[in-house]
Amino acid sequence: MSLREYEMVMKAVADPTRVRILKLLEGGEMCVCQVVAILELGQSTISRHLFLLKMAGLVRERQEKKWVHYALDGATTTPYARKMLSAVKGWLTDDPVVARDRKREGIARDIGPVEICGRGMTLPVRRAVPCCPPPGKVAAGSK
Amino acid sequence: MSLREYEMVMKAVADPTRVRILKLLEGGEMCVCQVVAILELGQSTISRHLFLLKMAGLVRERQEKKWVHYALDGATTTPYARKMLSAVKGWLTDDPVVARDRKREGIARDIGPVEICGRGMTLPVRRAVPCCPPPGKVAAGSK
DNA sequence: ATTTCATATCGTCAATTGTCAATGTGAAGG
DNA sequence: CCTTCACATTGACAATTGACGATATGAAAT
Repeated sequence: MSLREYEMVMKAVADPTRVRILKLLEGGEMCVCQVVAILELGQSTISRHLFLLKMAGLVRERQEKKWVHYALDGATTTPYARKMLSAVKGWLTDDPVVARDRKREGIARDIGPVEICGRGMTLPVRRAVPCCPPPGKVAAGSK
Repeated sequence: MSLREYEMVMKAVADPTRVRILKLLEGGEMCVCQVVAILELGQSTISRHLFLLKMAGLVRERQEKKWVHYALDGATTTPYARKMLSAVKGWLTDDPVVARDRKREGIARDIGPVEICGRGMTLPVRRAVPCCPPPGKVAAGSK
């Protein structure tokens, strides 16, 4: 209700990196290493952003084994956080950056935290052509 | 629709001074000198904030004689600006800073831009006791 | 207990931001 | 014309912010 609380929530959602994280979490909870792999930013950077989102009442954390999972806090007690969470949902759906993140999110969810951490918090490259095309014929169009 | 546009609007409304300006303009259009007098910030500071709000599609300006009047842009073409304008309306109503601004807004609207500019963009002080109390009795409690 | 490993925290740096004082601008009035 | 005056713009400065690398923490596995 206070200006200070308002400022905290609005500054949290105004940062492009943080709103990208929120858009990722719309697909369900996600561990830190997955976010790092998708956004391709330093682990400390992501950790800090998640901390600010948590302070603003936008996300919650849950520890499971060695991993910490973050999720949108649907039960937040911060009124502005609740309002902005539902507002941002449905926004930015056609932004190219968010679309790219969503593609990578699919990969990250498919292979899971264990594989991602094993790869040093990176995602396998998605190739334009299938990984191992049948030998003999090269891609058509080569002169 | 783009992340860049989103960022511009959200950063505009996330600043406490700028949201205070928006709350003032909810009471109707207002000239620059009135905003300066109410918020007690430098004229260049207010001018800059109004420029950023205009860039974000949140306010429009209208020149009349020597004065420039700003108002919430109800017909904005920026989707996020429209959404945030209606969202912020009704927010922060019980914040003490916003309440104080609203009091000063009343004074500023009463006396108008001409008087305010004549006073060097300041508001007359609102006294706790009537301006000219009946002589003889000093305020009670003095020893 | 010791090591490992996912995450958090800290220190540093460059970029951005909010503020003010000084100056520029352009319309209205003399 | 020349001034005046409301507002815009610019430059300087301090404070904040977002990024990274390095290091600390703490739970799990050995």
